[in-house]
Amino acid sequence: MSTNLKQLAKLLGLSTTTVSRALAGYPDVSESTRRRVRAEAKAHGYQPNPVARRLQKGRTEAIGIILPPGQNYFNDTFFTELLGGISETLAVKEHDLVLTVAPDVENENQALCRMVEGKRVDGIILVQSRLEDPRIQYLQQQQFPFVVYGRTESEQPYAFVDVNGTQAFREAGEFLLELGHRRIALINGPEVFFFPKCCAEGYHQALQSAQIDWDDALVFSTQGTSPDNGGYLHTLELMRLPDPPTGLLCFTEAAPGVFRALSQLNLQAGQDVSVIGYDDLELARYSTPPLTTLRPPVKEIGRRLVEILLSLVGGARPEDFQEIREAPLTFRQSTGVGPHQRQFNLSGTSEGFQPESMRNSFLIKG
Amino acid sequence: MSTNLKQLAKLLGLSTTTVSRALAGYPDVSESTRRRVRAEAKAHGYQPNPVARRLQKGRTEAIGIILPPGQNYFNDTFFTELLGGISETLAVKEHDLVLTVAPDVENENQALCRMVEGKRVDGIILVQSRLEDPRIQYLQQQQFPFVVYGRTESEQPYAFVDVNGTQAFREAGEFLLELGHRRIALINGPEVFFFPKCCAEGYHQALQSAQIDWDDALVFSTQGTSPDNGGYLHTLELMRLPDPPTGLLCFTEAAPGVFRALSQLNLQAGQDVSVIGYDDLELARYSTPPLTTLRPPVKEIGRRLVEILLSLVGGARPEDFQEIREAPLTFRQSTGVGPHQRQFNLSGTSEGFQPESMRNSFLIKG
DNA sequence: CTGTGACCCCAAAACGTTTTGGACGCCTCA
DNA sequence: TGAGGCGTCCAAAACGTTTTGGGGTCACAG
Repeated sequence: MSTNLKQLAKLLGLSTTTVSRALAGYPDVSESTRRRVRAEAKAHGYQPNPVARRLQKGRTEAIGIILPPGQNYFNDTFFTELLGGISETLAVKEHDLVLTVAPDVENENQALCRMVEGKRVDGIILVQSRLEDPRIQYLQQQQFPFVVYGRTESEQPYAFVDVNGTQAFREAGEFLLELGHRRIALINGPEVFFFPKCCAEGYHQALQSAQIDWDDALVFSTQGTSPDNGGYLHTLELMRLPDPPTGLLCFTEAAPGVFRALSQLNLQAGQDVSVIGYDDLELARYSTPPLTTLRPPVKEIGRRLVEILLSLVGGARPEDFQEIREAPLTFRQSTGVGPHQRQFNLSGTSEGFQPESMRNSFLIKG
Repeated sequence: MSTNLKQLAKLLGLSTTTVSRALAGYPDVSESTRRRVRAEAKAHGYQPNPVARRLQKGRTEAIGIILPPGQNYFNDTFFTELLGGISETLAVKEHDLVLTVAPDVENENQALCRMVEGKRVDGIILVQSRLEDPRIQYLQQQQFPFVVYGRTESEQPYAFVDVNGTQAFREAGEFLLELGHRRIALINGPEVFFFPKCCAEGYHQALQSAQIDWDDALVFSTQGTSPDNGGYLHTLELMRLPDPPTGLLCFTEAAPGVFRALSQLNLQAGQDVSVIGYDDLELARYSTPPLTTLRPPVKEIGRRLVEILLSLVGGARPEDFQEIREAPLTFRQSTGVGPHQRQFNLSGTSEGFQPESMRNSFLIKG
């Protein structure tokens, strides 16, 4: 239909070689003819056929991503944010993103096979890593380039970008402690995944730093129900305790349920109970009250995943790309002073109290 | 790396032509050699290189989908559900799904151009249609195959699959009326999109059938904030009215906010106020109380979008594919009898009351 | 006058498949 | 015996690009 290289060459009275090399910027074509070629190409809206280029180059110029089936611990904006970072970066590099949804957990390797053994992509981005992840073993054994968003328990030398969940939840916990909270609960994500495990670890570290013992009654995991409903039910349960928590760390997506439970009990988030969430980007900013959250740089991570993966496709070694990002606290109105607060150096902005120890954190306007 | 056609042919002592045609099932190769070829191919795990095939066939064997940037009215499970339907069907047809996230509203056509004029896909699936949609005009003018999930106001002959939002919200409204509710509010989606407009229309029709006038005080749209927070704030506002609603129709994702507001006011969803939502698949099933919802057959729609698009790529006429699906009511516990209920023929299952008029609807267990 | 680069350009091969347009042998029927 | 048909197979072209491996021209130094 539209012009191809041969036609363009004929129109210009040049060989296809020269036209191709002119457009690709090789130095062995004179500046004047290059200009001429560029002009003609633009005039005819010429774009090289990507399929032909791929065949010649022996690359698909595409990378794959496989979405876990059914319910996942992504929320809407988190997910579009990640895909956005990936997509934007790929566009710059003139690559495509091929997406597949795994039909179910048993057959998720089937989707992987199709991409890998069907030679449909040059590399793969894996998300939602589990403690032991068979997908990683498979890709390593196939020697297929891949990068993981998240880590696993086995310390194999594969490339990954992950959020420092341990530090994030430790900081969040310490923040609550500094605010004067002593009874702090955790509503965690499903612990088949690696990330929630880190979060629990960070929570534990924070408690230890204040010589508070781990109390099983204060720790829940949203499993078997939706995060929202898990947040709701566990909060109700927590508040019925003889010695209920005054601080609450909760995982992705659980926050609305937590807020609902608190409302029902006539408790004010930010007053009676301090709540800190994890990501929930849009949700957090617009909730009532706006939610203090740990905010991983999701879009940036998406960008980085692509960069790493393309390096791997180019032959780089996976062990050189193991990166960990911080998820700083963003202070909003769902956190406030607790019963054990001693120092009264509250700076008192509408964005809440910010202890000095929070170096990694920054303030976001409503 | 892995075997290609030429090697396989040499191994078999046959020409590449014959091997290719044997595997493709042409009748001009004997059954015995076909078996031999199949066996050898399987033994070596031969899979034709898709890029080479695409070049020869002149098709990319891929279709594109462009996600609207930033916040959208999809929720997580809705979205994975749709992509799941699309992805599964494409896998069967040996095609790929190329996904792009539009960077922002201004440049969303840029992503479209890249796919269309860059010849990266054979056809495109459009989602989140607006009242007037420039993307549709562009694709029509480019004569590029596409199918839309949703409709627009301009009645051009393009292919689409949409949910009958008018009928759905009319049925939901009539259901509330039959339950004895007279003050019924609507918390609608943003009306730049076409679908919420249909929903408002259906809501209106239901009211008319009971000779109830449209009351502006009872109609809101979640715009400028998150659906969740919109649901929350508007519900608070509604319940402060001198004559507050006892029934509430709400759009995708607003339900958790609605529930939160009700909790805060010590009102029980399903008792004091009846709430009906739209889709919110996982959320609805697991919420407390479980939410009565209108459930569009999302996965099925994804499947159908692919089938239609591939037909169009094959040369079919767009005007032959304009399909509308029903979103039947699924009865759960967030709806109950209202103040004007007269007949007491409640069947009284735990899934709530189901009027006889609801033909399109069905019951889902917990 | 010849050799040596520098500069600009090109024909042909290659990527791995499918499709085109036969070729060959065998059988059947006139 | 020759024509035609059928069943099997294949060589070569094609898809549209990039890469390989030069080739020609001109200026300048030896």
